[in-house]
Amino acid sequence: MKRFGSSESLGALVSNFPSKEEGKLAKGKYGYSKEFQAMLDSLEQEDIGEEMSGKKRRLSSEQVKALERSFEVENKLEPERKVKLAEELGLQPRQVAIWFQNRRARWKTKQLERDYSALKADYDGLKHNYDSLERQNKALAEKLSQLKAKLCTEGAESNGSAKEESPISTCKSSENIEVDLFKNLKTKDGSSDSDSNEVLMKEESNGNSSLGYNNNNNNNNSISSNSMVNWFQLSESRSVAAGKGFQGQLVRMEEQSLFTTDDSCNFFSVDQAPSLHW
DNA sequence: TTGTGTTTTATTGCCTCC
DNA sequence: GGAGGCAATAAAACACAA
Repeated sequence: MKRFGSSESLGALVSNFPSKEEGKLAKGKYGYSKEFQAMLDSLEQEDIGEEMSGKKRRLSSEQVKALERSFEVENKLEPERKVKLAEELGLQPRQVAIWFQNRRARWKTKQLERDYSALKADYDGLKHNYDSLERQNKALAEKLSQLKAKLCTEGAESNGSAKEESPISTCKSSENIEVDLFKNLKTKDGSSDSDSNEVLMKEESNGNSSLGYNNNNNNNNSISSNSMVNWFQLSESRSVAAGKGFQGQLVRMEEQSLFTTDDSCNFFSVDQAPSLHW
């Protein structure tokens, strides 16, 4: 344990210089006149050697400057350097050590503040980007739902007006859009279109063909009399099936665009080719 | 002038290293 | 076990608004 007796503390007090700041005071700390306060201070200085005043004295600006310079060179204090500095500045080695100790603590605090500021700046930048992407995401989702609704109404209209034109023909046209979507995704990924169609056909033949829905793009006349509601349900289930086939791309899209899971599912359930470039 | 917040000097207790 | 470092804290010195 390092402990310091009263003699060392007393020596530290004796060795202190009156600071510049002290000299600046127009009036003393007790409200006396300048001259009287100076006299009290000088008496206090003299009395230090006789009794423990218990008062702290700040280092002079010159002492602080010298200590700062030394700290700049090396923030740790070797015993030889400590003694040398103490002799040069008229301080006790213990005072020099304490000053370095406190200075290191202040430096550490400042460093933490700097680190915090840097991290906060990083966070703010990332958050800004995230918010921007989220806004884009919402706008696109809204646009897609509008297009979806539009397709539905268009299909209903064609069902009522033109009997020759089967409802499924409208479905097919929207299906083509959907296929374009998959093509685009596949092309973006570098694989062939036939692959996407293969997956698509497989999924559809497993699940949806039993419902009488033929997904062959070239032979789109085989469906008999499904209502538009059924068509829409089929379209939805087909999209889910297609979503399975493109799960890898879905994950990549999520990674790139910060899509939520729901948004991503919505994305694959609409009949429009993607035009997204994040 | 005074109350209050901040800075600086110093102490204490604990820990690690040799 | 002593020396030295660090965190927490006390207390004096200082700054400043009301």
